[in-house]
Amino acid sequence: MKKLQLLFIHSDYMEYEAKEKTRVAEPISESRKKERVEEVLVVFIAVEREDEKDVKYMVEKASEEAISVFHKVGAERIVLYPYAHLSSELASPERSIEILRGMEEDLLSRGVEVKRAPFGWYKSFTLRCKGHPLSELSRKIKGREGGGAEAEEVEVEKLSKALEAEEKAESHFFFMDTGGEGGLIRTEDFEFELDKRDNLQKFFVYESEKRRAVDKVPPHVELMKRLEIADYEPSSDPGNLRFYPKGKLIKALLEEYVRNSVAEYGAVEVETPIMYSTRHPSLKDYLERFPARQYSMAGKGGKPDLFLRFSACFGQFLMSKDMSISYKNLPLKIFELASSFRKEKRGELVGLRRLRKFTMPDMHTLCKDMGEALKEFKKQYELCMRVLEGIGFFTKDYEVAIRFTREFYDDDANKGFIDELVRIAGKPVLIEMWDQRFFYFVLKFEFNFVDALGKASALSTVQIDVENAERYGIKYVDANGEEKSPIILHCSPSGAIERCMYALLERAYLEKERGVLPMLPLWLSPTQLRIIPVAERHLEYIEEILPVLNGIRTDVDDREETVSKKIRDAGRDWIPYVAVVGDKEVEKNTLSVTIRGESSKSESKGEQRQKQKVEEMDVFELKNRVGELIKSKPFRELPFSYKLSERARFVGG
RNA sequence: GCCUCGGUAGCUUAGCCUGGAUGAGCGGCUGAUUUGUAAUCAGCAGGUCGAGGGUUCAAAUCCCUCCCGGGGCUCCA
Repeated sequence: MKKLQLLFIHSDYMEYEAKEKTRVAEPISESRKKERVEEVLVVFIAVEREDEKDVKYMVEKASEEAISVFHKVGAERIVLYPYAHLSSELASPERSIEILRGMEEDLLSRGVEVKRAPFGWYKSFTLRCKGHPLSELSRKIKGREGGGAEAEEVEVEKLSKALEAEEKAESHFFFMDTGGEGGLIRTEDFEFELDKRDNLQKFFVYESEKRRAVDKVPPHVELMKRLEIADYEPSSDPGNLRFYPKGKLIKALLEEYVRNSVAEYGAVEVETPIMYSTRHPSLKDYLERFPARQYSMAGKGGKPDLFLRFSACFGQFLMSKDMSISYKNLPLKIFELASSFRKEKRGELVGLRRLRKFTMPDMHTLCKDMGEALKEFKKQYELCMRVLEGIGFFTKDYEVAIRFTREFYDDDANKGFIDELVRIAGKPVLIEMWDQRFFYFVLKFEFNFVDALGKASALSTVQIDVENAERYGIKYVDANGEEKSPIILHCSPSGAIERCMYALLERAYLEKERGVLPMLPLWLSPTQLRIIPVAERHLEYIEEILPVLNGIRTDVDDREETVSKKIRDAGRDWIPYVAVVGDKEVEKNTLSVTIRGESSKSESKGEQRQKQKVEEMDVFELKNRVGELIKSKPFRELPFSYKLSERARFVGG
């Protein structure tokens, strides 16, 4: 089978000059010996081994690849540069020249300006690489097995693409289902549920790339502004948002909820610094592996000296290293609600989904050995499910990914463990298996939310870390008095708080598309109950019943507007309970309560109205009903005046 | 970071292609209306047209640079 090695360098310019012939030199005219080409995509090429039948195919594929990179980086011309050093198994010179010439012709015929450096000459060259992230790329083109029939071409092409992707990632995707025996199901053998939107499929597509282009602002971005939750802050670094009172309230409630959940689970809460010295030896190691994403601050002499943490790992590891820990203390769980900073690339930032400053619940668990680590892993897997459920996400709302190294899965004892995780999920799961361990972990899972645009992002995650205890010198003393390195679990039970908010908003949008009235979970709704007086004279009655509703975020629309207008505004604010008070209610000592969660929306061209579920009840009944639904969740008072007339707007429209 | 699309009043936007005094709706303010389940009526105020530079007699409009946002690529400890 023939292969083609390609190395692309997007350059400001390239100059080359043919100096001396080798044995295999192609004859060339004097004018082709020396060239200078500007704004160029340089394609270094080595053709490997030999298969005469496949020349045409190889030329075509290689040209396609070159064209695709050419357009992607926006180069103006192409230089084809034979570069034998890319391979140790070169094809014959004849075949190589044939392919190079073929590519030259092919590219010319597609209207690209092409120069081909002479084959078989010793050449001098200079080029200046542009140095943007895509300016250096390499590709391998594989020939068809045996150079077979044309009919197979499509199939083969797909396969070679898949192979290529795998080679790059050095990992393999599978699915696993709940049906007992389970085992790994190859992705091509797996049947997605055909009904409804299959998020697992979307998630897999997202993970294995091939995304469709969407030219739409993500729904949650508009919602976060319109609902006065959060907004961009142009005067800060991108990805550092401002949160309005409603957003701050929701965020604070979520934080409190997650904090309570891990405390109940047995974690101790700590607080560690948000910035660290780049000179610390353990941190240095880490940083060198991931240099690009730090917010760093200049120290003496203008050199970066401090960096902002991108997770709570450092602080907690450094703390753990100084502790004295007995095996009796294990598993030891340390938790922090950590403001974290990652200088993500500009183009990766979106609304509340991906930020440069975000709030990460981060729990680390020190375990005495792998057995204990696995036991904890499973418990935390279940903890994560419970926490998400409390926030309002059920298994139908997220997709489970379990990832591990081949080595981990080769151990038969671990196979059953993975099966058990799938069984707990109760639905098919995406599996990724790495050929080697590239990071510090051998096993991790995430719960991924798939949004309205088909993009997936991780909420909860747990990872088993086999590397950092040693790196940071974290030790415990075992029953024999010997010092040992623990295994560390990293767990974020909910994922970033902002990301939970993003997911809640995106989900509400998706629900709306399905004809359901969008809303936030009751305990997170900034206003849980709005009371609307029909006329000013009803305000007195409202003031009388208000104290009963203590413990429920209740506000009163005392503005001089029509009842219709107030109802509409309450709807636009997604308020779960809206109570109207007029003469009738005052007389009967009741409230007419519209319950959003039980009302329905009617789509279509303005003709039909939504069906509102209105119930008449007295204030105690209402109080009990709402109170019952929120009693197990954190509560905060309204973050502004209960009278709408006194409230300032944070955003217009 | 690269490619690409966009930025006009607090918000949503018309005008831009084809250069010739920024127009509207919502919101705000004032007045009238005291209202029964998805927008009451009228009036008023509100704009260095993202910033800077250039072309032109003349720039929101054409060109360049930068900033901010969306999408794609890439990446995600």
